[in-house]
Amino acid sequence: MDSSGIRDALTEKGLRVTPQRIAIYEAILKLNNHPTADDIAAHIKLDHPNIATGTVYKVLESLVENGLIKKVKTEKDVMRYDAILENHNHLYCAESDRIADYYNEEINNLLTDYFRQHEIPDFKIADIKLQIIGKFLNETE
Amino acid sequence: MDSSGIRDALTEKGLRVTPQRIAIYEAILKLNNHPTADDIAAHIKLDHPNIATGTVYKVLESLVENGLIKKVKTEKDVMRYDAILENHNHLYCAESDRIADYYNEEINNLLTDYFRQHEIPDFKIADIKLQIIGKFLNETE
DNA sequence: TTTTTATATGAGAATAATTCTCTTTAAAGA
DNA sequence: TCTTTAAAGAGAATTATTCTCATATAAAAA
Repeated sequence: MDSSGIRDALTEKGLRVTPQRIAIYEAILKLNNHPTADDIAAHIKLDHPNIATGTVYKVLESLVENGLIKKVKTEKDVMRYDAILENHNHLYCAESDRIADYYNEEINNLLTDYFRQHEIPDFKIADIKLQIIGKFLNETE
Repeated sequence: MDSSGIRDALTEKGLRVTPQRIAIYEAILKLNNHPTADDIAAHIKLDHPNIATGTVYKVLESLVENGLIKKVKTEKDVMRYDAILENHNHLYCAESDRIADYYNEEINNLLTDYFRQHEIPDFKIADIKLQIIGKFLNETE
């Protein structure tokens, strides 16, 4: 997504288009290992030296609320952010704290079908997340 | 598990048996909605008024490290703890912040088999967690 | 274009969970 | 019982995040 796509996305959600919002959204798209708020702040401070930390958090919150990005949680107590909205799961390595996206429609369908056929009593499923924890081999990053 | 079972479990892991560790372990077993460190501290402060918060965290950490309990992460930024080691998944309701255990061997086997047959390149799976997010109906708690 | 107004930002204090440091205590083995 | 060493207590420190409020600015209205 380019800068004008970002503007459009913000406008469409009824959010004011501000340089900070554009910069933060761009940063999430660019920084690909599911950045933390801090990663994002550090990255955009090059172009926006005066951006306040609180602004970063507030913008992230409103982007999440408006479904433009997602929050990703790890074992650590820091939230991370993901601009990919397409249904996908995560591979997570606790050792390196690296998160990789894992696309596999088959497993999504398998789970969706399974729970369509086996409803859970007194519980309405909104989302199913599969977190695959392990270790990356042949680290190339 | 009773008090002597806890003593045995600690000894078996090479951990010293202290009143604080017993109290904390007992608290996790007793408080069943996946308590936070704070829940646990509040609960045991009745019997152990002088327990330090840091001790609670340190004990929880060593219990987790020794595989006696597990850490559970929710959407919120507080860690919660679970004394159930048996392979199970969690039902989580963001609205009420309630976590319920979900036992279903079938789904565990389904996932295990699936990933045995479909290995992920360059990634060694250690654990697969399924987090089922939604809403509890007929709240009875 | 200028004015208006509601919303967003900046700055920094406040909060909350967790960790750390250092001294004292006590569990477990000799 | 004595000794050793891990564990606990106290409270400061750290870290991520939220909050407050004055100022700035995007977008709508004139």
